[in-house]
Amino acid sequence: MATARPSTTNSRGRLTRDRVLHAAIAHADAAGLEFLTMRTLAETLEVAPMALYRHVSSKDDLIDAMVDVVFTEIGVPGGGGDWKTSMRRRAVAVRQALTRHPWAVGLLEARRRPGPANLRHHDAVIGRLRAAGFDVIETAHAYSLLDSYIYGFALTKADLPFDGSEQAGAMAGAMLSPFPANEYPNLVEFLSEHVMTPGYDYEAEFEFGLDVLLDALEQGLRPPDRIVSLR
Amino acid sequence: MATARPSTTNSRGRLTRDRVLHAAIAHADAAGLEFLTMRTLAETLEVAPMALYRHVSSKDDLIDAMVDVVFTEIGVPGGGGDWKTSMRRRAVAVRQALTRHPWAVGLLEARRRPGPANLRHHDAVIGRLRAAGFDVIETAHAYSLLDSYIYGFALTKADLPFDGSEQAGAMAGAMLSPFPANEYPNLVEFLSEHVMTPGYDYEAEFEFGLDVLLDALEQGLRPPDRIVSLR
DNA sequence: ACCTGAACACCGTTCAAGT
DNA sequence: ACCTGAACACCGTTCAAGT
Repeated sequence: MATARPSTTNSRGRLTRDRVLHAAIAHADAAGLEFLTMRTLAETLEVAPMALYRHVSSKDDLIDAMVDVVFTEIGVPGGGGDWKTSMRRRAVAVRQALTRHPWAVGLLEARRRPGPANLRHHDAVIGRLRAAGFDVIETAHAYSLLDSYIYGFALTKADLPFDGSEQAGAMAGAMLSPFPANEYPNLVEFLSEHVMTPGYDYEAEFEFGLDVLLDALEQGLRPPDRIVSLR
Repeated sequence: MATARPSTTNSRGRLTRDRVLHAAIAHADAAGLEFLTMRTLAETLEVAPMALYRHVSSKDDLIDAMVDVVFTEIGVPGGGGDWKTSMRRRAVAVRQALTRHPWAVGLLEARRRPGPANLRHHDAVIGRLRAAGFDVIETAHAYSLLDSYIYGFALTKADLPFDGSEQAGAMAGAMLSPFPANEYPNLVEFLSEHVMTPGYDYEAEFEFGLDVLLDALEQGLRPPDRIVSLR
């Protein structure tokens, strides 16, 4: 009682930028970005829509800020270990953040005005590769390859219309039902013999592909890891 | 005069689904998907907005159909040559389609009701890999890896806020200007020594990474190409 | 059969006003 | 200083009507 704000219109005290941001992220996580409107957001915060504009200058600004919160969650790759384990950890961290926040796929790299956490992240990844002996061009190769894979996997995963293999079957059936049977024999075989299999776990594909990439980078680019002392 | 339709309200004769589709794609190509509205589309076709609904049942249905047009453009991988060249050609075809239609990135795999061209494409790619000796699991690995890369590259590329290296410089400057100098030394070095270099061509990165992937698949998975006779 | 116009339930956001 | 309410210029789409 002593610490609670005396009496404001909305239930949880004064509106702050942080409350707006985290309510927006929670809403996008739960309902998807297309259902995040300034009006519904205001409703969940129990304020008038226009109250939000004291803390964000526009919906676009809001989304910019949401994206930077995601980059804050991702953090920067730790300095310990060789570049490969460092890049692997970083890739998994991005993947996990995108699993928590599927709406952020396609937005992390899209914003015209990247926030500080975004820039800090990219700066750290580039720095880590350079410190391991990658020259500028090799860094570009490695970064492009890894990020394309990570974002692309998240994209196809986010778009994948099913979660588990039970739903996969129904979904695949619904997808194919408007078409003549045996029109797409290879697709049907693939879905029935793999995707609809009980043990199927698309998420496991991510780390498989990631290791293929890291191994390929190790072989094709500069082989030896130089000094590893990023403190 | 003889072949022209006598007198309808809009300039180019009767409205057809094809005209709606291609006008929509042209508009999205030129202005971006967020500027494609049923109302502006109707305007360019010189009809009332509601006239469109005779040919598409909703905006979502319109976008579904647009996506399938893109898959029609992509086509199916040709049967000739080994799987590697076949998959390479296919990847480049997808890349080119996404260059022409950047709005389609993130939509190609997203639609709940994939169209016939979409399914035919996937069926053909899976069939090509299976015919080359990939088992179902290896096919899943290869497909996931390649598609993640292709879509991810398109995503980061589409989001890249600059086209050539001249604009890159201005853009990078604008991105970093709100922050203290030397806050992101690695990023600054990377941008100034690589991205802002005259010869810089991010598009070339695509085929570099693609070949890394194809080589890795060749080594890591089933080595020999089996019989190649997909007629 | 094909197209139109008015209307409805939404958006993001501006502006003037409240406390 | 912080929040509200009415209003504006948009959306996609329903419905009844025109020819």
